[in-house]
Parts: sequence; structure tokens; C-alpha cells
Amino acid sequence: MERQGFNNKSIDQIRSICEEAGIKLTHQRLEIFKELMIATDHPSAEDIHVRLQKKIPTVALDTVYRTLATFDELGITRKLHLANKRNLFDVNLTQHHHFVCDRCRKVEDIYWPDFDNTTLPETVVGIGKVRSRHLELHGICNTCLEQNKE
Amino acid sequence: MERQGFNNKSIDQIRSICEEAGIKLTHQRLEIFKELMIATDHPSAEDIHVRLQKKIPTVALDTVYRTLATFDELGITRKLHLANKRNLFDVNLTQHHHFVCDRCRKVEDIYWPDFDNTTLPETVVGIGKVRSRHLELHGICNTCLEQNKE
DNA sequence: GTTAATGCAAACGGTTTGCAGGGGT
DNA sequence: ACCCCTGCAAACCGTTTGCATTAAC
Repeated sequence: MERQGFNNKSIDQIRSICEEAGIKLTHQRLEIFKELMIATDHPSAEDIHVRLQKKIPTVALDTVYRTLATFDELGITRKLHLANKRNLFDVNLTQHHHFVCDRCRKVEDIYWPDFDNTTLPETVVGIGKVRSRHLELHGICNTCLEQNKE
Repeated sequence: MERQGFNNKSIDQIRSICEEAGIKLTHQRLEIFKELMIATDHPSAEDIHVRLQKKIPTVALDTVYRTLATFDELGITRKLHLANKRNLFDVNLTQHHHFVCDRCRKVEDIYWPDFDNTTLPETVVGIGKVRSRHLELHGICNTCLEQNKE
């Protein structure tokens, strides 16, 4: 269940992914990939851009957008469309869900394999073929709850 | 589980809601409310605007936005932040979830009371207090699946 | 008559796109 | 050397906001 941190193996990973997809492994793509691997949160494109500038000061925001779009197509990341304005990105590809704090907007990963294996209600069959299920729990995180007590 | 259509009762409903909230029941608000009640889909602000223009040709799009925001605060509608670009609105306030067709972007309501009553995993307690759960099923709807066969 | 809501238009903010120059293969 | 990818800048599009006018109470 633990998130996989960045390690040397990762570089081989992105290299072979690019090769297989027939796209170039550029400096920017590699560094964005690294940045995603060390991220423990759900960064926005702008978050990635800011973090990346320490390594590549001249990198453009739209390159980050383009790269994240590419990564999304290749299945490296998963775009999150939450109630926030900006889209967030998730490198954690193991089946999981999200808790969103409605006060501080923080997003936490939730693992719930029992639910993942539940059979869906019959009515869904009449609607279409389900390929993925994404549960979004909304509420107030414990940090915000404690701040309220003060 | 059936969606409540527009009827005379609705006008009394919105009138008392406005009165209670201390806001004015304007022509625009009433007509937007009616439009929402007869909607069987999940309209966007622009959808509502277009439909409304048949009745109030001079109505402005930003009035629709403002009204929908008000309705959201009053709990009349529920804003949906889906993978689409524009936010959609839902008048159906009974506990339910959504099926999103990844091809045609259509959104269908899903009822799954068994799931609504499931106790959440213990790990969630360590994160925060959950107030609502929203499940988003992604896949391809039957209409799109059949079109593919042709 | 007062005050809040509307319509208009302009601004806003995240994201996308066209294009010329630069870097990976 | 070829062509994809990047950086720059401008466009884009849904949504928001400031302000004068209008309408509900």
C-alpha cells in the first residue's frame, strides 16, 4: 500500500515507457517524472512547475501541462477532477480513492479493497459497462477539526 | 427514487425557500428553478441559460451562474465537478451516485443504498470526519457501445 | 423608498494552441 | 539530418466581478 518513492529503478522505468511509446525521453520529461515520484501529495500542474524550476529554471508551465497530458495517456499519472479549481495529478496507480477536506482542500488517499471488489448494483448494467470506480469522500480532516477547538 | 417533475407545488416550494433565506423571489430565480425541475439530465450553467432564453430572452449568463450558486448554498442544487470541463448541476438531492460515459460524457444517476450504508474502513477515521460520499463510475454507456458495433 | 438582484462588459485564472527555434534520436 | 519537443506568447473558455440600472419587498 505504501507509495513508491523515487529510486534509480524509476529512471529505467520512464526510459522504457518512452521507448515503447515511441516518444523522446527529454530532460524535462525525466525531471517531471522524478518530481512526480518524490511527491507525497497530489500536486497541480503549477505545483510541479514551481518545484521543477529549482532544477530547470527556464522550464515553461505549458511544457508541464503537455508532459502531464502525455503521462496521462501513457497511464503514468491519473488526472483528478476534484471540487478544487485546478486539476490535480496522482502517480499512485494502485486502486484507491480519495478523502477531500472541504476546509483546507487537502486530498488523502484511501484504500478500500473490500469496496473495490463489491459487485455493482444490477441497474448499472442497464446503463453501461463500468471500467473504473472512483470514490470521493468529503468531510473535514482531523487537522482542521483540531484547529477549530482552539 | 423517481425524479420529481415540475408541478404547481414547486412554486410554493421555491417561494418559501426564498422567504426563509431572506432573499427575493425574482422572475429569473423562479424560471431557473422551474427549468431545473423539468430537467431530466445534468445541465451546465450554459445549458440552463440557453433553455431559459426561450422564456426570458434578455437573461444574462452570469445571472444563471449567480442563481445556481445561490441555489447551491440553499441546498436546492448540487454542483457536480466531473471530468468534463464545465460544472454540471443536479437537482436530485436524494442520496445517489453517478455513471459517467467517457465517450459521450453523458451522466446517469446511480442508486446504491447498500453502499451508502456500508461502514467506511477504519483508516478513514484517522484522516477526518466524513460528511458525504460520492461515487463516480466511469465507463462506456450502452448507447455508445452499440454505436460501436455498426 | 430601500435594498438586493440583474444586465452589461470587462477581468480573471487555469489550460490550450500556433509557431519558430532547439535538442533527442 | 530529421522531426519531435520546448519555450514564448497569445488565445481560449468557463466562471467571476464591478458597476449602474432595475425590480422585489
